[in-house]
Amino acid sequence: MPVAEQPYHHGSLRRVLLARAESTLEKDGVDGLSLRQLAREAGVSHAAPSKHFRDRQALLDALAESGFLRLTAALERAVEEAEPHARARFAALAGAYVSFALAHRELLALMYGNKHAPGAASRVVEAGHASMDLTVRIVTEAQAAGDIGPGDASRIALVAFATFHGIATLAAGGMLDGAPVDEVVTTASDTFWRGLAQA
Amino acid sequence: MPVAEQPYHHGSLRRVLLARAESTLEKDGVDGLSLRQLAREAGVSHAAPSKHFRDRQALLDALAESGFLRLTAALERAVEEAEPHARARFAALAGAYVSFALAHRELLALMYGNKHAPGAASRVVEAGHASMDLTVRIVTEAQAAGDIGPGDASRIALVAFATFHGIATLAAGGMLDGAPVDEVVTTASDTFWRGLAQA
DNA sequence: CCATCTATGTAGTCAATGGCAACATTTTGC
DNA sequence: GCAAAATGTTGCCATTGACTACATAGATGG
Repeated sequence: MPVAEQPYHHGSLRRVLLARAESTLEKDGVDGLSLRQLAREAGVSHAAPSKHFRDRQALLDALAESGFLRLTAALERAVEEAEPHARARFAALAGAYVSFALAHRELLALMYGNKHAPGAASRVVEAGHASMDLTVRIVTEAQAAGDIGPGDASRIALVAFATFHGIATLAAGGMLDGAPVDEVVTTASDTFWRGLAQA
Repeated sequence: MPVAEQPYHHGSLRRVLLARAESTLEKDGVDGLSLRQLAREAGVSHAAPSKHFRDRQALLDALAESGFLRLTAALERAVEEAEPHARARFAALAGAYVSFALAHRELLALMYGNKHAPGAASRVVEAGHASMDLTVRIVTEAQAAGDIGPGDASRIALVAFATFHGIATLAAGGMLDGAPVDEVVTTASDTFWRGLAQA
């Protein structure tokens, strides 16, 4: 009797499912994601995924949460690599956000899609806040340095964050009407910052 | 023999399907939309909808297009009812956009979801441009009146539009962290306008 | 006025899917 | 060691979108 070619237990099914799911998501969209297809690709039975994800939505929620974690990481990296001025960091943040969004369009739609399961919703929202907190930090620093006027930092950051997100969404939907994304981002960043500086 | 209770031809199936689809969409989300269920509700056979919509995606595309048309109408109404100053109109536009978005969350996601069929995509994008054109008009008027500085009006309008959309998305996703939507919209509108005035 | 062509609707079928239940095999922890 | 929990499998079912063949109504034009 040869050794079992496939051990009864996969060993890292959850991880593999999430990974394949993410690549399929970007390739075929959220509608192209099938638990059974993922199971086939992972070489397990069609019901195996249910041991790791209560249902399809739970998988999507997990993807969304992971997406926010990675977005936060990407934003942090961009900020660290930028010139150490609030203004430059702010622009870097905007660029990184839009860049991430365009590289993970479907994932982003999932992250902001307000159809998470009751329990998962809070986890996803919380993960999203982590991304936002980074923006708050930069705004606070800019205020401390006197680069921009006073005002509720979290409110300001929220609006900035929303602006980045809006541009990313429009860009992803091909509604930029031919305008280069970078230029739009720059326009937004410049205008907004001017408005803040004068507050 | 009594008269046919149900005439063989429905008479306005397409219209009814779209209407029911829209209400179901907001109630159960896009995943809760089933062609067969719609057919049942309309009292026709399960294959009848296919005579009006090539496939499920075609129905979603039609909904998205109709959504942009109605969004445009809502924005136009808001602008007309606002005080006849560019500043007030701009704020009214922002408010109306977010208001529409919150009242039609699922529809909005559909409108900006970049998974329209090849043929329908252009129609949807075109419908979206109509909404944006309104913003361009207001920006142009403001520039003519000297309220804000010069600059590519369509670029500026694009950024403004994106900002409104971003706030709406965050609000719909419950990521406003308790901040009242109106206040966030006001902050955005004020800051952005200040930035423009100083350009 | 009627023949026919087209639009619209019906019935039947198929494969894929998500979800559930019953059962099997490891792994863990006491 | 052994019981219990985790993890995986098989079988099943209802629903769904899509397709084909067919039925009926309405429009068009000779």
